[in-house]
Amino acid sequence: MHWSDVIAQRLAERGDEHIIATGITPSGEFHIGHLREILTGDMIARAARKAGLKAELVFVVDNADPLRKVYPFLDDAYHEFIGMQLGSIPAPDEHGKPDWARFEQDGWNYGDHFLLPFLEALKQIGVQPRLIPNLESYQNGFFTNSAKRACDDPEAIREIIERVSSRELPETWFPWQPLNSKGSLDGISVTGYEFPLVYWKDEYGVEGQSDITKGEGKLPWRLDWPAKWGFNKITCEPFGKDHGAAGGSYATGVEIAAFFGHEAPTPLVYEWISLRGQGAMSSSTGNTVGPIEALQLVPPEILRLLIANSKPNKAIEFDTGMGLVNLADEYERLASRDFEAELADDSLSRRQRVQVEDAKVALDLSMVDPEHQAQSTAVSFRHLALLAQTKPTDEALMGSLIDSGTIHASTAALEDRLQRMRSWITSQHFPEEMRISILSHPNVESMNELTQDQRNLVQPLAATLKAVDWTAEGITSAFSNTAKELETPMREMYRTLYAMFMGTVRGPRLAPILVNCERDVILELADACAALIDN
RNA sequence: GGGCCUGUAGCUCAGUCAGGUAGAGCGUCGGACUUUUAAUCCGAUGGUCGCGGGUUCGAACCCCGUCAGGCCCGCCA
Repeated sequence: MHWSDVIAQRLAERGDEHIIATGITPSGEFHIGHLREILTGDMIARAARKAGLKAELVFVVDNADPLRKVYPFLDDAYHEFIGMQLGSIPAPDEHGKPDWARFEQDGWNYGDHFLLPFLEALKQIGVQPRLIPNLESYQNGFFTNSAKRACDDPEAIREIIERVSSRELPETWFPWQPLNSKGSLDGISVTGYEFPLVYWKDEYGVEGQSDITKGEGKLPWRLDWPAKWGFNKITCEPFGKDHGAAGGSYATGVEIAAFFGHEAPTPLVYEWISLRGQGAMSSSTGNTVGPIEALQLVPPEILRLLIANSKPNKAIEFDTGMGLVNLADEYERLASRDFEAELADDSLSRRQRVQVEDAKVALDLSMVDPEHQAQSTAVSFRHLALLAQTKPTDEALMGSLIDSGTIHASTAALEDRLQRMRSWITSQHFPEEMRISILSHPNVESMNELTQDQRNLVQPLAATLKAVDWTAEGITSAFSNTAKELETPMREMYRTLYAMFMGTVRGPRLAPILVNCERDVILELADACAALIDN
């Protein structure tokens, strides 16, 4: 059974209506790693609906969390905002400086700044969750009940956290973090409490009070999380392995939620995504690939497949090079399979059957629109990558595909893919081994590897090339006529051509590529190769 | 110190929950298509299932131990 269906089954045992939560702190650029959180949630919701349950996906925006430090992409001016809540400080402008104008005019804040592009990407990917901005939840008093219970009995909370996480809390610990005289959550000590007010003194010696019903502060993370499970009625939540470890915030959350008077959501712990060869993704170090950036390279279905096809507890190494090619081709293969026919085969073993079923579910989950059936574009990514490099215009490329009988007519899906392919090819992510490059100087090593028969082709070919029209047909005729004259098989001719022009043993069809190159440059290269043979 | 995850073919991983003769894709090699879109099609190659014990008629799978890698027990998806 597919992992999403396993969770759906668990949810079915729990009840008929579900709210599946995801939550992210908008402290910096969103990246592919965050996509796993939200896509995992989305796929659980779809699986639950498939199982006949009512399911809604929500996205808790943790904009009540404080700015922890001045990240590399921020101006030093952000020093004054450390400890302040992301939803109440100005967003950085293009230079990383606080954009006061927009903040004061229309309340454009730090959290919004990073959230919006992510939501845009999510839309393209087919995920449109209900947003729950956490800061507003505090300000609207939704946290009041839980905050009151915690503040009324801090020792009970302390006991749970210390026992479950086996860490000691400082004497001064209090289950509410008030905002200080400068609006920061840092460097403050609680001096007293009488509902709804928490009394405090900050590091500047200023004293004040914080009303827990109005969001003049927040619950520490380990309480904040279980509290919002309650008033948001969360029944299921996928979260990263960092929260899932024994003694982690989910473990304490389960008991704290019970203390608050509600049940913890059904958990699903997922592994992190790292960038191939560069370790974990992190917004703060800038080691990221953003969802928008990824969408410029591949269609959304393929990003969805990455998540759908990996079990949550499996670490994913995101590879924007060959890994992406393989992933995309995997998608094409899946899309062209006939699962109904495969499943109708009675001779399948239990394992084989499971494999086919899971592949089908993974493909279904990859659809941006859950109502749509996957359709194969009939052209593999690998193949398209070649064509896109050899055909300068889309018309030429489609024409060539139609001529070869690969497709009957151009489709929107294919054109969309081609557009992304072209942007991928020009990006830094495109793998070198896929890049077609014509040599500028002869590759001596390759030339030396040629057999005598092959070497004999070089000079006649260089001469013939000069005489033909510089068209694909003309160049092709130069190849075949030269081979015919010397009574050499075409196979040998191609081997020679690739050595001369690309320094390789094999390659893509050469004539269409050469015709797009400068005639004189190619002739010069051919002559240089011929000169090499001479010596 | 305590805990979690991972370890299966050259590579990426299924298969472990319900024990029953080791799977897929990619790669590699060979063949076909006889002017090749590194295309497509066909075939072959390939694994002491990290290691050692135990349970069992039977273990990649269950149990115990052990090694290696990653991670968590402030914050982080």
